[in-house]
Amino acid sequence: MSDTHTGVPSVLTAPLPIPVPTAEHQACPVTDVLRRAGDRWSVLILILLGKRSYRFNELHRSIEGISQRMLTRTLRGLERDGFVSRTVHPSVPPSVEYDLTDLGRTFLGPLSALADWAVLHGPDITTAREHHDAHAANHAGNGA
Amino acid sequence: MSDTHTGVPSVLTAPLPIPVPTAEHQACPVTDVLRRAGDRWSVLILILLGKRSYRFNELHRSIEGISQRMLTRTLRGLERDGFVSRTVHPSVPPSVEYDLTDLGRTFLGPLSALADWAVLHGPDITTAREHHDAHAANHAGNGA
DNA sequence: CGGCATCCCGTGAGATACTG
DNA sequence: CAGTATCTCACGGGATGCCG
Repeated sequence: MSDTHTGVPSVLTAPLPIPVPTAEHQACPVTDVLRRAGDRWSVLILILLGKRSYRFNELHRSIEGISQRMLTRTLRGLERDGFVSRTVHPSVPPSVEYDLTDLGRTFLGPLSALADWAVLHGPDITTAREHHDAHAANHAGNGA
Repeated sequence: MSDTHTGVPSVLTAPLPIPVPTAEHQACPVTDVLRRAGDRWSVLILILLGKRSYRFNELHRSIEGISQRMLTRTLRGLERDGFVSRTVHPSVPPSVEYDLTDLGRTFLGPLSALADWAVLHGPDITTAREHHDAHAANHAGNGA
């Protein structure tokens, strides 16, 4: 326990190795990955592919709520960043298989940590939110 | 080591405790938290507040690239969800102090895990990206 | 100092239709 | 089956200006 409360050593708790990307776009890998995880579908897809291989329409049906446009775009993004691999089987009709790469697999670790935290503290957030909203309503609606 | 490669037990590796939010909005706490972490400024602010208390304009200057609009909005969001606390000192001129709550502090743990992963594998992603883009350029630019 | 209101633009993301 | 293309809307997020 040197400079933090949790005792967890990390790039985040270092003096300030992340210079807080002063410029327009971030070249910061952390922000980069965070955005990835933050987008609506990537994580869902990674979770499914973590279990087994999927074909395009199989993913489409499994997620159900995603448009094929977003499925394609998200898969392309994940493929580009090396999280998933795309294998085309030249059959008729064509079939395309998506898998997690090794990189994608290692990503499930830290992702799980965050997911577990979310599940554990989700109620706390909900409570805080209701609490806050209640106060806000008081301050806005009426002082009586 | 039952159903996963990493051996990391998690809600993500369970049979499928997250029913993949079929509906429009997600009530899923995981997605919720992920979005939080994914937005551009929240994490930066949490990191700074993890070190010490900050006043509004102090944060504004420290991040520098953020508009006061977004700073306000992000702080309100974090406050609403119970990550940060806002303390008004009724002085003239007024001063407002922002701190991390206990909840916010515990969040730094899993966040660090993800940040460390990002720093560690950032190069891999960059490489994969360049590799992918190079191929894409070949396939698009010319067939000759 | 610490905000909130307004305007404005770029992108995220869904719906739909068409192709190889 | 596995996509691509277009249209559209909603939201994130920056700039500016005003108020307590």
